[in-house]
Amino acid sequence: MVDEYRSGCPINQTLEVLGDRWSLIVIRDIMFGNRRHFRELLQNSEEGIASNILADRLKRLLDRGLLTRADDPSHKQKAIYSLTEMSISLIPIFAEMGAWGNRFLPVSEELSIRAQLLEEGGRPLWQDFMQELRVLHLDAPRDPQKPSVFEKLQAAYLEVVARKAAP
Amino acid sequence: MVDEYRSGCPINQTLEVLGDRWSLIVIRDIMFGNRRHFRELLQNSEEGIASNILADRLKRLLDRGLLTRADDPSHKQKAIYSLTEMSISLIPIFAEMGAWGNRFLPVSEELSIRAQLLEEGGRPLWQDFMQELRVLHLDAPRDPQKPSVFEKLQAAYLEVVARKAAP
DNA sequence: GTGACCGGTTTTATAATGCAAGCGGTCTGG
DNA sequence: CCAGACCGCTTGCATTATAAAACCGGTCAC
Repeated sequence: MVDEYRSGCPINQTLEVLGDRWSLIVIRDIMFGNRRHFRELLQNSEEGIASNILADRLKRLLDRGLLTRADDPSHKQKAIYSLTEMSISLIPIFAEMGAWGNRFLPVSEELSIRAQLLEEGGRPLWQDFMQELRVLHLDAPRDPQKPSVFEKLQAAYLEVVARKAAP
Repeated sequence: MVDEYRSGCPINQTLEVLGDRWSLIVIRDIMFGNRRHFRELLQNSEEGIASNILADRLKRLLDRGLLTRADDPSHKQKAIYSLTEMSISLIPIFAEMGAWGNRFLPVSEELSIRAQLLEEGGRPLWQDFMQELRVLHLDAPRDPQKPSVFEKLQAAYLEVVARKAAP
């Protein structure tokens, strides 16, 4: 492989792969929002990504092995995007970024509750969540005993939303 | 404070502050390379940052509270850049990014040894290093008992460089 | 068959990045 | 006292990335 990076530093290379304003947002929505189709990612986007940017980022992430794309058997025009081991392994980075943002930036309550739970749960919870993502995205066998971390995070989020919507 | 972020999500806000190709590189060089002056950051840059980009990033990081700037008493034109608690708290993110890059990207041995030590040392080592950075950058009182993490990382790096330079 | 939906592309405008040269002041060595 | 290196930037210009909006041909449910 040709060395196409500015340097051999792992921080730098990670930044060259993920260091822009949208790549991690796309992965976050697939990961925590379970959005698997182009339109889902486009229309439910909290930050309002443009369709050409989304198309470009999906292409780049496919190229670099952070996503895979498959045809949806239920609809000839639909594509399903899935995480790979490489992107599932970003969970610790997401967790630490979430914790840092929660501490130093003016985040909103409903969008920070999941980050807070991830921080409190620590590495054991991250491992559970990663295993769950492998089931969802890589067809890994499922352990029926384990309660779903995804559902736990989702429930906590919806609970805050409901509470804030109430008079 | 006016809400100038695309959304209230902590991941998104962290990305809006640090999600470009240079901001974290600058902080990394101050943090792990102990480069405190403009020229040091410019000329020793592994990735070859341009002077206008460096000037712009330093300004942005000052604005956002990730760096402070002070006059160097030894030279009227020199400025000393220092980390803040906000940027020192990025250590876990750096550690996780380093670990991820080490695992999935074609990093070089000499530039990944520090990331490897940080990963192996885990959170206790991160805490020690953060305390050390507070001494260096925030004038926190020093514990003379503790061996220096900074020196340990630096020594490991230089050892790999020396070994690779030998015939 | 029609209207909503599918994953995108095209067009055009603006902003970020990158490179090279330069700037006025300061400090060092002789 | 003066030449030359050094100081933190700035400027000008070319290239590249991002963004908003409109649009596209095919597909699906009713």
